[in-house]
Amino acid sequence: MGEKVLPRAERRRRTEGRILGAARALFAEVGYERATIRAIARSAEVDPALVMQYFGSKQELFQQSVRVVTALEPGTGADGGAEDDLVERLLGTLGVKLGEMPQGSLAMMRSMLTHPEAAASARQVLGAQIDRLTESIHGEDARLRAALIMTVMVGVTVGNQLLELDELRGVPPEEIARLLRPSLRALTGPDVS
Amino acid sequence: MGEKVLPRAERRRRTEGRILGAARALFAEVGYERATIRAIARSAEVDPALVMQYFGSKQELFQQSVRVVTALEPGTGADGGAEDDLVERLLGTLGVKLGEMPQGSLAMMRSMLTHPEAAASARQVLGAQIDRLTESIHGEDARLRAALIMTVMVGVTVGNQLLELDELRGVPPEEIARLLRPSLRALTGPDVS
DNA sequence: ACATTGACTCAACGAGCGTAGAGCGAAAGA
DNA sequence: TCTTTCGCTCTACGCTCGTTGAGTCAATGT
Repeated sequence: MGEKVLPRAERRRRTEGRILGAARALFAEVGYERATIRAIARSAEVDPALVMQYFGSKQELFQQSVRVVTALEPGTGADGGAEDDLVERLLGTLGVKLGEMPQGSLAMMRSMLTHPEAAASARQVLGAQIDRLTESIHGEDARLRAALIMTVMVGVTVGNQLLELDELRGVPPEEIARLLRPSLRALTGPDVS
Repeated sequence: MGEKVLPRAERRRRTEGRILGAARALFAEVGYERATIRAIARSAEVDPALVMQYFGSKQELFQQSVRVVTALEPGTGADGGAEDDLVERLLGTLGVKLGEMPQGSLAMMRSMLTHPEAAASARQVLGAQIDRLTESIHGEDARLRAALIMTVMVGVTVGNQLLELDELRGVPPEEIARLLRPSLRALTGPDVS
């Protein structure tokens, strides 16, 4: 049958990857507390002890699982300039998020209200985003506006991905983006880069 | 000294109230999982078994703790009409919320991403709000707009009360209301009651 | 061929949890 | 005053959790 005999190193890497994948999925689905090492191990078809051996502790496994894609990345380098607008970039990442959000981010957001470590991560990520946004806004209450913009993004993402509100299920991201655009523009202030 | 001897019924009601208060506070602070019956009992200066005796189970205690003030209430009946505008009512409840949000609501929100029961409550409360909002909007995508408005409110509340973002700490509610006003207006659509 | 490494499992621990039942002692009713 | 009620505590059960250390066995290095 297709069962190849793999070299040790390769086999190890795959097992570790399977564990990390299972961890991310479970953390994202039920949060830190309810995601048990035992359940993660079962999902990865591995002994619970192995999880500890590879990742040290549940806490460290969680940190590894929450290596977040930063979102609102500096763009694709020197692109054609079609995505220069700040609001459009925000709406773009939101469109991506609502469709296929990385499980690491979901894991972080799912636990950010109840797990101190996840809360710290969330504050750090959001803080970094706010910093970047503030530079692009440079108005009167630039920093506060930036913070409010991020809270709006968080709210929409929470409603969609985590609470799964009926009213937002199955709504195409561009539809949401369209309705949200004026609101975000109102927050960025009159002039943006 | 001030130590009065209270009648049985009164004494019982007070103890029950103390337990419920401690439960609300702890649930609001650390969420369902991390708030243990033992800790709640300790905070209420009572034996853990008494909590069970009065409330049946941790789950029921949580449900009792989460008797939510509905927020965005139908107004103070036949008032002077000074608060007729929809957006202003939203901003008003938000102003109240950011200052002194009821612990029951906080408890619900804190756990809504990780505790199924809390999630159900949150969906129900938000759904009811969305229903009411939808009536007041009656435009094209009225329901979707209403849902987005609520996600914005949730986002701001989460950022303020639960994540406690530095950028929003100590900012007077009316300041936030002022910056948020145009955004909400953009979501309600051109005409509102 | 033999020794060694290392991926992986087994069995068990101590701790903390929600919860149950018996019991105590003061207030309430006769 | 005697009996009953009942607010409240004590003790302990059973369970699940994260975590550990010893052990197994096939792949590896010589």
